[in-house]
Amino acid sequence: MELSSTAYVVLGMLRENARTGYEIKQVVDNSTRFFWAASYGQIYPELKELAKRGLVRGESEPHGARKRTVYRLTPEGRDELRRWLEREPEAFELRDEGLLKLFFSAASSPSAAAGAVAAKRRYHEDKLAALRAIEPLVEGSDDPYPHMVLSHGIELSEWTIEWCERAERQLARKSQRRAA
Amino acid sequence: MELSSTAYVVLGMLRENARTGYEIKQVVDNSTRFFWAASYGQIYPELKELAKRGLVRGESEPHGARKRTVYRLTPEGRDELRRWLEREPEAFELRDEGLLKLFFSAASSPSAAAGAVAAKRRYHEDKLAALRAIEPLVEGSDDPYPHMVLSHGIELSEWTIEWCERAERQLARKSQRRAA
DNA sequence: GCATGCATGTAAGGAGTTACATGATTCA
DNA sequence: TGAATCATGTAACTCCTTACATGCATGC
Repeated sequence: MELSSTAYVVLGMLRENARTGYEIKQVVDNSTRFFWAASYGQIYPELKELAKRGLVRGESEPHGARKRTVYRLTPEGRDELRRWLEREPEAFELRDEGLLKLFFSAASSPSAAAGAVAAKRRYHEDKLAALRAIEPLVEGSDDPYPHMVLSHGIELSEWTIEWCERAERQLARKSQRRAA
Repeated sequence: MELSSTAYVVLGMLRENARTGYEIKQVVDNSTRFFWAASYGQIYPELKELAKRGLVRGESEPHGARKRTVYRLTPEGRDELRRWLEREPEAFELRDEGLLKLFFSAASSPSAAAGAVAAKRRYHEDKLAALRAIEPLVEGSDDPYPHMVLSHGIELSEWTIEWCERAERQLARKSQRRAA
């Protein structure tokens, strides 16, 4: 039986520190969510499944009367993570409703095309701000890889915003020519 | 009841020409699949659902003894498509297993990090070639939007390949420093 | 005659989101 | 004392992919 990519997100988040399911979700939301999200509805069942397979081990560490289970990698879990890291990545998926709307824009008006591009630009401006807010959290870490990935996200957002600006200018020229 | 984004892909693909489900799938595979894929398992049931709602109309146009149903937009379907085009796009999702592996690379070896980036570069090189092969199909069309979207895909692939090359050089320097 | 392409569908299952439910702790 | 945060979980649902099944048409 194979593990899902989300199982590896969970294993990966335990590579350095032991964490609760709740903490895993927090870390995901401040890091991988931009290219690989995960919800509680995945994380908690996945932790149980990984424990059943012996890839993680959970220990009860309550805070007062509040129940709390901290998970850590077993040696088998660490091996499984390592083997996955050495395999070729496969999944790459993109779903971009803004591009879809731009693609079909001829069925509406030029302003719909411009609106789709402007909304895409705003979306990536917000994303860029969110990514920049994260940067202090990873700078100067021993582990250089999260920062490399964050830089990818930042530069990609910047590129995308520039593309949208170019596209907006192009659409404006087009409607000028039509008006002339 | 709301329509799914995939329903709008189907409506959009009928904006100019009447098509069979099979043809819709071909067109999707040569255009939107790079940012919005669709399978037969979605397209055929979706066409029936849209027909039930009166947004498309199917007519039997057999080729010889081979059954064949050609769908076209109804006026209501065209309105629905138009209203959707004028709403703000919402969905933007990315799932990139290569970035996930790079992110966790510290749990393996520097060569795993380099391998993840190299695989990502190769993936986008292939994608770029596929997109360039499509370009002749949309150039010189009356409708400028598909070509704008295709250019986005091409330029994004080019940018991504360059990012991977930069990252590969950076990783190589890093391992040189370690060796020294 | 056979391979490829045209054409239509369904069934099963995986993956993921959202909403809901519950309750303790901490801090203002 | 009340809001925010910590913490764990499930149920229902949507969306989508994959595999399978069927059969005609066309061109080599």
